[in-house]
Amino acid sequence: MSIVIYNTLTREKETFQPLEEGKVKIYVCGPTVYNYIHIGNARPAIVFDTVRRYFEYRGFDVQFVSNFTDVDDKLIKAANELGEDVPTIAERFIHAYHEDVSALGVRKADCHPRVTETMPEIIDFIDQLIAKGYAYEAEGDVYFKTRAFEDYGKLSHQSINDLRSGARIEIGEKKHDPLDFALWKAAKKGEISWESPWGKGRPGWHIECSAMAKKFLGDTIDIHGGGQDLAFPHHENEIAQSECLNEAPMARYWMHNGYININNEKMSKSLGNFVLVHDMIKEHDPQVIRFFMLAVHYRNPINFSNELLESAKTGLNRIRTAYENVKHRLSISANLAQNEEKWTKKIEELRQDFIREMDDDFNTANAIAVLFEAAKEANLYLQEENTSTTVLSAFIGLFEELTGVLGLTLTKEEELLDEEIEALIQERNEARKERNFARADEIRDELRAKNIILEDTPQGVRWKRQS
RNA sequence: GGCGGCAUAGCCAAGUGGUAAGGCACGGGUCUGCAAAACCCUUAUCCCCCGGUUCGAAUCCGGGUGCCGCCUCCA
Repeated sequence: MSIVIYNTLTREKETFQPLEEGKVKIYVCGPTVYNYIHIGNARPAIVFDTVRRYFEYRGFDVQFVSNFTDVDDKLIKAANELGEDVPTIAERFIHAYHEDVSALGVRKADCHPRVTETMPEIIDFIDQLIAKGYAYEAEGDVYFKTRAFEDYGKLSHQSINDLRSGARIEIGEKKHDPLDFALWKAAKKGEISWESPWGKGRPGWHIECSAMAKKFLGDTIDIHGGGQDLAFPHHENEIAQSECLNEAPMARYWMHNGYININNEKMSKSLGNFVLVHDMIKEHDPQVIRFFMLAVHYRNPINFSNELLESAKTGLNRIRTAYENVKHRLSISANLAQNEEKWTKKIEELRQDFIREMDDDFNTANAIAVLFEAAKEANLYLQEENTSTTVLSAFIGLFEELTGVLGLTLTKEEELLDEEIEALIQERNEARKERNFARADEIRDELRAKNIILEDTPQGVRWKRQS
């Protein structure tokens, strides 16, 4: 079996064929770091982190690159408003980005290039485009000749003549054609700038990704990802730049994740209807947020609300509880093997189901359904009087393996075992032996008030902290 | 005006030709001193509407309705 990916370029699911056997090169457009990220921005981070993890799980050597746009109009605007300089702001929000996203279980990319650190390559890229006749200078700006690239529109399936260029794009007087877009912008007075053959200025937005992908991954990469709203014009422009220069396809597979909506409308900074990850992880378990996002297929929109997050929390807890149940039994179980073969086989089936679902365009929604099934099977197994440590361990291994692929963790940081709690449980046990249930319940209520939940299992009392 | 997506139970959500996964919520039961956790059962005769193709469609085709997105910075 192999992995199938929905390719925006062809609008079809295609069997993944790596450029180089056993290797995957992935480039994902990262954030412009002028503010904290909102949960809509977090979606591609989570989605492509999961894609990366899955490729690794399937034995691929993954090269994962994701950039930071650390200089552009918005950063300059923010700098002016805050009275700080661009690098300071960029640095602050790059730091915040890593913090927010790592709380959500997103691993760092192999490489996080920044625009300001890729300046020579960007300038060289533009220079070569001019040399090849695909771009021209105009009073310190450099523009790409969109109509010179005959495949323009192939990603978003737009005909170049149908674009509402005149109507909505402000036609710069310097442009020869309204469809042309900026590769280099001349610096205005006092703006942060870099020296270039065309004078002081800074790169346009699209060129950075073309330059970085080329620099770190090569002329053609396997997968290029990002949010749906980047398909046009950002990715379309990247393709134009890169393919004109390199004369090779920029990426073989283009993946685009759907939006997070609020009240059925796209969450965006411009609409103002956003929730910052920074704030949200103070209120909610970040793992629940990740679980919530992965419970929907990555290409479909997610309507966000606190109610749905609560429901996701209950769901994730169900899986966590099953895992804890198995662990608890393992810690007290003697190895009385029974039906080992049957259960080992069952566990392997679950693993294969999971792989089958993930192979199908990373269907995490169905993969999570397999986790629920695993939870159910594990709980059923625990109803048997005698359990095998082999099977219990296999269940634990399965849970850890599969949730690991999704970037989910099942345990929270172990809090110190409170001797007072243990003592109270002891006292309650005594009370129960004496059938002094009033006192027993009192102790249980007391502990519950401190978020300690007691469970009287056939194998003894266990306690846990409420999540 | 161009391009695209979505519409499945109270809610969320898979499924794209073979007779409706899963989760949350609800109800009944088992277990328990009572709980907790767990398990079992129940919950859409049907997948926005109207036609068509087919032995057979939620799934394909045509038409319609509604919602959303891109075409401007945006994940």
